[in-house]
Amino acid sequence: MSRILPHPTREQIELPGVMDCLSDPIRLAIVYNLAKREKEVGELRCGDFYGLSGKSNLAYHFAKLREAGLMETRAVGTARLMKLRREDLESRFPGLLDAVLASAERDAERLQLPVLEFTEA
Amino acid sequence: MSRILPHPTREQIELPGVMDCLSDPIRLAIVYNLAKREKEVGELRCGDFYGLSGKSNLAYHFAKLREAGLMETRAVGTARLMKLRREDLESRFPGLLDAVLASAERDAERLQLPVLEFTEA
DNA sequence: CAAATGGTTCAAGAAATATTGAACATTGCG
DNA sequence: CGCAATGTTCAATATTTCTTGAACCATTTG
Repeated sequence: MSRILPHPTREQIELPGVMDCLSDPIRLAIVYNLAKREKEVGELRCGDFYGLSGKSNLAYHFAKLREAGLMETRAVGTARLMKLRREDLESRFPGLLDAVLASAERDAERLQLPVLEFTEA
Repeated sequence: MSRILPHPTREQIELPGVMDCLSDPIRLAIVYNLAKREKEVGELRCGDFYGLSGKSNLAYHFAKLREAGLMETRAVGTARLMKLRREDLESRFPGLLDAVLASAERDAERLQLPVLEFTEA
């Protein structure tokens, strides 16, 4: 399971791909939770998101997020640790992620954005 | 042709709908051009966008943009004049539209964002 | 080595979106 | 009124995206 997971370089990150990722409720919830726990834990594992959907469906969304350049995934043992590519996103699209996250936070209830519980690493 | 075109109120504008609109190349091009000519002409007509796609396809995208709250459409004679709902968007999602437009401008070539020619009102 | 853990991949089906062309509606004009 | 101009709507199709479950793979653990 340690096949190389393809990540775009910073320069390869495209606006439409990012916007598309953030327009899907499940992916927005993933990014939202990733951002929310960013300072504390930094990275999260796939299993932390099982509240959102089934395993294989999540794998699909993770791949989209990774391929669009929103997050970075690294394999550690049997797990995968994921984190937001904040700096890359900020560099390519200044202010965009923050604006989206702030709006998401404000509308969290309305958007039914779940705040997940995370296992301690 | 003057049936009432439904517009959401400011409060009804939802983040996913807006993001989804901006993730489509045609709709992004529409918004981009709308923003670009905003100061000069303010409003644009459907026909100004015929370079992007066919009439009926554009009508479909216009409806999406309108229903998502990105633009306002008013009927004037046989034409429709459209403009960005800048203030409403800024109020609901501060900084979002500007961040998207700035990134789109920077990547205009790469995204092949066409700058259309507009008929004088 | 065998089994458990944590995820990915694949194929299939469901559902949502986008695109097209033809028909229709409204307004403006001679 | 009759016709042109400007868009919309509808139905059909094409395309894309999402979702699910089963099979699979790699890593750790006993």
